[in-house]
Amino acid sequence: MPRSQPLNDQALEIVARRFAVLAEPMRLRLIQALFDGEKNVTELTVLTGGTQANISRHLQTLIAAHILARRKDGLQVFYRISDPTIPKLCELVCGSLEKSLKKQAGHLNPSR
Amino acid sequence: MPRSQPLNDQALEIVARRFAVLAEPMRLRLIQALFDGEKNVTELTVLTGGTQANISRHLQTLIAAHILARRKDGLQVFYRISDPTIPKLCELVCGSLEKSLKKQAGHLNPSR
DNA sequence: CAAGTATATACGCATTTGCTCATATATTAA
DNA sequence: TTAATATATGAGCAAATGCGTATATACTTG
Repeated sequence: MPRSQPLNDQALEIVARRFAVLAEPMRLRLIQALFDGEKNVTELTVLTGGTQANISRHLQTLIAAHILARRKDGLQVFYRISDPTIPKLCELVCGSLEKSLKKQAGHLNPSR
Repeated sequence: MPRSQPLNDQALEIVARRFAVLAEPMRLRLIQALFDGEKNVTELTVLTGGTQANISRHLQTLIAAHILARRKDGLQVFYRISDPTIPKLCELVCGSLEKSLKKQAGHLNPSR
């Protein structure tokens, strides 16, 4: 979000949509599972502990958002992270999460 | 999101919730409006073109997420960005948005 | 205290979204 | 072609969420 000029309505909707796609624990789990390389739907279903239908749906959502890409090989479809900003984004949020947890711990156990 | 160990369920929910808070155009507009310093509710209501009730609600959401902080001065309440990762996050998403728009433009107007 | 201003909140409604179950669509193999 | 496997999708339901209207709360001033 550039500081110079505010985003117009359409751009804001696109940015908001992008955040919305990342706003589901199951989708974050899928992204996490793909950090170390591509996996097919069955593998992802097992890894995340979801139903096949639900995992497939979330994968379509991530594809539509251009966060993942797919490669078909016979019966199987392999998914991988296609947007390089995604890992950075996740790390940024995670870092701030860790910080606030530390701060909380500090408040629970003050120095005096 | 650290690559070493996957986040547990609770951490995933917290991260997802953080993204969800950023997944509303009106809240992004508020954040944008606060990039150049604190503003009170009336100012924000005028700048964003929302109703007072709605703006107030969104501000409470952003406060609960520790993205904004508030300062009361008499009748007025001033809000400001309190989480330093927010501008970085927005820039990251915006940058990727610009890139994909350029790519799209490129496809619409190929070199040959 | 009464009136006026700034902000927050309760309520109800409409929309969106995630989930499950069942089924459809490939693709491969017999 | 038939059966089996992997993935995608349609239908319906329940929960979450955003918004407007009206009202409540807090603070200031006369």
